[in-house]
Amino acid sequence: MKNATDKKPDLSAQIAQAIRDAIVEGRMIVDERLPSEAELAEQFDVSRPTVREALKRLAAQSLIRTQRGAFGGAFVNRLSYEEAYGQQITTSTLLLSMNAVSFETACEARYALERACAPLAATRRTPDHLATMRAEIHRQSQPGLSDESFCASDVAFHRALVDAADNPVLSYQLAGAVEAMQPLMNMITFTARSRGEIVGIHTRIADALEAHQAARVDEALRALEAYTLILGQNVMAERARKTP
Amino acid sequence: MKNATDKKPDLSAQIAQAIRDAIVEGRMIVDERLPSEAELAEQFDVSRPTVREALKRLAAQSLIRTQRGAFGGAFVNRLSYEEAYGQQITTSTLLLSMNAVSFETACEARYALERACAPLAATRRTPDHLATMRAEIHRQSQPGLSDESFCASDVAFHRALVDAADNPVLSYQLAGAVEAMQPLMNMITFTARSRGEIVGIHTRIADALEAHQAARVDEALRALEAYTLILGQNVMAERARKTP
DNA sequence: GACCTTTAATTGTCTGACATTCATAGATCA
DNA sequence: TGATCTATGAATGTCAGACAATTAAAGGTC
Repeated sequence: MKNATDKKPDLSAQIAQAIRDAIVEGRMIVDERLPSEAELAEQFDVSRPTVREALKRLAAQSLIRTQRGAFGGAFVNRLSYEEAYGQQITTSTLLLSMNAVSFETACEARYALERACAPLAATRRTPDHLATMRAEIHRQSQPGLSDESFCASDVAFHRALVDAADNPVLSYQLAGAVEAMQPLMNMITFTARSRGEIVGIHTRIADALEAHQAARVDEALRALEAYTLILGQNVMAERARKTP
Repeated sequence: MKNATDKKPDLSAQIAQAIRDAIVEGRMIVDERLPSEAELAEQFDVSRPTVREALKRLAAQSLIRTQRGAFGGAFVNRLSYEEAYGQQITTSTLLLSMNAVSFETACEARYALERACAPLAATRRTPDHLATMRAEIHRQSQPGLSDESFCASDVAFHRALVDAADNPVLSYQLAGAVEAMQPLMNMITFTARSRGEIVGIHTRIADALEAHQAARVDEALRALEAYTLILGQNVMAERARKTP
């Protein structure tokens, strides 16, 4: 009889897990070179293609990087914030698109997290952050802008807000929440009127940050959440009407 | 001359990216079967091992699952919250351990995010959540508990707090932040006195949630952050003293 | 001393084969 | 008929061996 403990994952998965454990538990340190594929094959008593499949699994998680040529090989990779962002964003985006997460739920999560940054951002924002935000606000006011570009600019604005909190861990966590919303936001058709409304709130946020007034930032974010929610619900209602 | 646009990633990486795009952009839907490895090899004009390496990359990100036997193959996987948690946690943990993130930064991020859940949790907490939290508080009060078990219980308590916000997207995002802190927390030796202090604050949090008082939850979380920070700094100071 | 060439190690890729798994279809038997 | 057993074939999993491409370092040439 087969029970749950009988599970026999692929050899390549087992080997990947063994190496992953070694890395996570600190038995292999950053930039340390793994044995060559041939050596690993011998150690684990499998063929080279199997080892390679294991290494590709790890490479997909940015746990290792490989280098060809003499003195090349696979090295434990220092997971950079950039790489982590990327992973975070694809995972979050797929999670949202595949699990029928409602617009309301995603919106609520995103703005709750963003408000968590507000007090820190109000304290630590630099002129640089403010300049970025003002520039994005200006772009958002251009009349000829496509909906897609408007959304992209919106994301850039909010990333600047998050980055203003000057906490890389927060930025990393928030990247997923903000970017994953984009596909949902892209479904919205922004009228001139709604764009004006959003630009207005963005300006309030930038002003409040400039004045170091955390409470006003919080307030503006709540207004933006409420307004975004209405826009999203209109889209959903429209959709439901078309495909009953 | 080679410039940045000349980059030629591995064939397996290219193929993985092509399939990943198809999934992310919705051209392949959940549970849809990919062509067989032999067919993919023909389509992309590469050998089967190369295709397999690409598929393993995708499997490592939980984007596909494979099934052996007749009518088996690779299928687009519905990314579950469980799988996403797992990825999130390993990535966050590695990010923190590999990038010399200070205790202060990690702590600040974690509690900022957790406070973001507080208002929602205060509104939506169920008796179930409260029961879990009380149970963990009780466990934390046991005298014989090891530091590791105390930490594990601490994590369980905070997960219950996060889950009480009843927003799966928030839970997912927070899982990384809370769990990734554990290796850092594990370095702390909890004295009977500090445990008592923490249990006290946990009790305040549970009480405030029970009374639906968001402001008091927020306040208790701030107290907990301040206290955790002190404990962490003591550890760091001790360490610095030992290895000057 | 600067530049070129060889060399060896290592990853990337291909070919072909065999092992293993498993749903279905067909064969067997009560 | 109906149930059970047994091929069958399609697919993934694994292996072995080979060659191509890349690259750092050693050695040779001017």
